[in-house]
Amino acid sequence: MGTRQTGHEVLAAVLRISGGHPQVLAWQRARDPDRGCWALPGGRLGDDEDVERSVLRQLAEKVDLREVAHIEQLGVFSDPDRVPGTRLIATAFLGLVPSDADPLVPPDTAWRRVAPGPAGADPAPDGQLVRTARPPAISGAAFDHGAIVDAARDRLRAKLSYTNLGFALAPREFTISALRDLYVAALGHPVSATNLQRVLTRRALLEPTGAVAPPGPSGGRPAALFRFTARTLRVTDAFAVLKPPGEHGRGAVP
Amino acid sequence: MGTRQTGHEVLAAVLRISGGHPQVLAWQRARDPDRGCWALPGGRLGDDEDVERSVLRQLAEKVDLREVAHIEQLGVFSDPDRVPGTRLIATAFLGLVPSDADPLVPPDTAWRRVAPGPAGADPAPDGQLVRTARPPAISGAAFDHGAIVDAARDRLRAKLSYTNLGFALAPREFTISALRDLYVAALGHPVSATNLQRVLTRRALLEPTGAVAPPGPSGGRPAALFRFTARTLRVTDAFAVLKPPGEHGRGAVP
DNA sequence: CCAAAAGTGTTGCGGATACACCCATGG
DNA sequence: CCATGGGTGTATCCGCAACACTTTTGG
Repeated sequence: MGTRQTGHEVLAAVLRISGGHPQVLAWQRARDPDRGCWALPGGRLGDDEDVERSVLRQLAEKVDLREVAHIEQLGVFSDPDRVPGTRLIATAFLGLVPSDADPLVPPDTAWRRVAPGPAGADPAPDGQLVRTARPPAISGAAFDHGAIVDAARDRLRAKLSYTNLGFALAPREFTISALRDLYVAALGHPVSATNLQRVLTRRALLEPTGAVAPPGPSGGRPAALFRFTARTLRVTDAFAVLKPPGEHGRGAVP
Repeated sequence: MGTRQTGHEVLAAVLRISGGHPQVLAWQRARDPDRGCWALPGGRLGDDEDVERSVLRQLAEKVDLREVAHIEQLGVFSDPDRVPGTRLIATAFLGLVPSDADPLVPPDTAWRRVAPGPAGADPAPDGQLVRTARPPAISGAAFDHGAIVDAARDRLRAKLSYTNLGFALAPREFTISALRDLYVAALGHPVSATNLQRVLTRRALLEPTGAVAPPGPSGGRPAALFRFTARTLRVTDAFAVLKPPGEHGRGAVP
């Protein structure tokens, strides 16, 4: 074994919520194979970097790094024929940028709309082995990049429920209803602003800035502005069941 | 970039609960580097297989494949200096075998005890980026294999709470208290047999076989035997919060 | 004064834990 | 008949969803 030339690349599904829909950053291939299809940003792993550093380096060419609020590994895609020619093993990442970020991107690169998860479908909380058959999150993707976008969307959906990951989708400061819109778009089902505020407040993820946003053109009470208390990933609802004794209501203490 | 020779390997942290403690399958290195340290089973990725097929092939040499009840990707370990010499990128897996499985293993291979997660620590539900500093799950591990075991233990702990993953730890048929002991060892904190049975029964993961186990030497009521209704991974408690409207009590429908 | 949007109070449901109680067996 | 382990019934807690109601603005 092991005579075939093999390389390693990193690929990032960078997601953003904009216009009420999830979007992924992709560039259109100008050359065969898969000419005209949309590909995820990424590239060859360098000799002196691990995959995390590599994906950040490669993204810096497409997106202002300060705008990438969160990034995490999705998994390895390693089908021997996933790309034609030299074998390439890909480590896929999920990246998130806030909804108000609109970085300058190269001319061949654009934000492409991603279908939200079907409301009735079963969510797979991590991208692996068994993947249920359902409409792909994106069409016209190159190679196996569509599957990576599927995994990214599913991971985001799952983590929004039990972590503070919303910080990576929201602007620095926001109103509750703006935040609600982000959750609706990412989850693909209605979310009540009332209950969203309560859940996030109880978990101490949200704090008011004290300022208020001006009302819209048709009037209405001005909305208070909030911010996330932390802007790094934190698990807020570990142990869905089978909590340690005595830890009745509250989640695990960090 | 990319002139350094680079290879790809797969590594498996195969866990089992035995004697009230988690154990991992490892072999003792007879040669430098890291002579005498314990290493996870695995090896080079073949030209015509993806990482999933590869890890199963490599495990077949150590463990009877029929005994591996579940396997899933943990992530990529890619530090340029994670092993000396030729660069090796590793895809790590979590494997689980039932507690009653005791496969014949090569003479240099053994089940080594893994520390259960500290009860008060924060569980990281997936192995990635930020890993909290705490006592390692295993000592004397070769290279970065200790970090892989940490990730495997954490992944198992997290998934036991919101999936049916217990099927991969338990024998075909078992008593509730035997199952409880498995959960206690894997989670590292007390679990009530009463509540464990109720939770798993309500989720329709457990069914009685009709048979009973003979009582122990000191008597007592004979325990009923149960089995898992499914022996493939199923998410039972998706959407910890922010469920779609109308889905009040019940979990997502498959 | 009315419409519109935001935020709070309150109710009710349902899962989960905790604990008391009953059951079945060996000695 | 007593000790031991297994299983069930029941009270309570608490998070969350649903919805009514109050607050604050613009016209």
